[in-house]
Amino acid sequence: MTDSYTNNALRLLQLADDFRAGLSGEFSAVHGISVNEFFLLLHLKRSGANRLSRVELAKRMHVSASTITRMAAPMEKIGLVGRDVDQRDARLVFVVATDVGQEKLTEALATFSKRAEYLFNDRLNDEEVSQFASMLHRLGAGTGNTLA
Amino acid sequence: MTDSYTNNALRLLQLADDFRAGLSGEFSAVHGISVNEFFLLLHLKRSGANRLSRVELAKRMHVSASTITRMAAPMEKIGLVGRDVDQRDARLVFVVATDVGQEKLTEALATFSKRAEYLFNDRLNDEEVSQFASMLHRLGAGTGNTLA
DNA sequence: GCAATAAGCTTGCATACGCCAGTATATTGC
DNA sequence: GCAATATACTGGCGTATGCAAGCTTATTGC
Repeated sequence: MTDSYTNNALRLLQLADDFRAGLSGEFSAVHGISVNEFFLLLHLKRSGANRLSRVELAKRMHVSASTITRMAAPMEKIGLVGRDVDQRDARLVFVVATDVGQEKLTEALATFSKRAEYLFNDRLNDEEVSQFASMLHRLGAGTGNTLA
Repeated sequence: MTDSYTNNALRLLQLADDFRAGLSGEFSAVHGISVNEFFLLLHLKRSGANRLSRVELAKRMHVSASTITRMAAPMEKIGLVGRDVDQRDARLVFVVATDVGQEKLTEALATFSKRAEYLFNDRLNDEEVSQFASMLHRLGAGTGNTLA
């Protein structure tokens, strides 16, 4: 039945929207950052060296390079990230997570996990959670996921 | 393991973003509408009478009422939707799908379904698709889904 | 070496959205 | 009935974002 696919896709989009909306409210109220700022910090952490060039960050976050430029500016101002120019290639400007930024990410990640737990716990049993992870993994194959 | 929840939530958000991004490109190129305009038309169709008041539409789409006002204006201009004032309550202004709008929705829905099929087919078998639907259904319980 | 091309970044402009104030209409309390 | 309150909608303002143009720095072809 083709409609199963369609309905699954519709539910997927709605579920993600709802989760993101809840997250957005709590992040801005409790941590003073936006969901996208959280993802920026998370991408930095998952990069290994806690730093990424702006274009690389843009690709991983599925936003334009100008958005990274504009997101980084206020985050630099409040000390969450720093700026680091490559010695070999002067065109590259890295966004680097500061200690404050890493601490902020840790706090925000706790909020994220709490909400994730609230979402899955009591709705899916352990085996289903594992199956769900497997399915999401396969569905996301080829999209270059660098976060999970 | 708490991280399973967290990873599932991260993958969920990324997958939805990717799907929406692909949809956005094809919708604007092929059908000349945005993803949100598609959802607006879909909500009208799923309402039963092909019409909804602006605040009801805002609630279902998780956007503000002013966004509906601003989305509806250009859609009226190109004939996708009409405007209908309630006789009992002059405050209510319904957004009504025109024939052209319904036809546009049908075309866009075909694109949506094609992409949904492309996403799920070959990645999940029939039983998994059904399990996935069941899980999404439970995960979305209580969020007032009016689409799928 | 130097011209041509490419890549990374930034900025101006246009669009989309939320919040909040303002307006119009309904409902409620008395 | 009328004042007070509530609801539906709209518009101004600020913010976030993409696109395209421009600037700077690398690389490539010769």
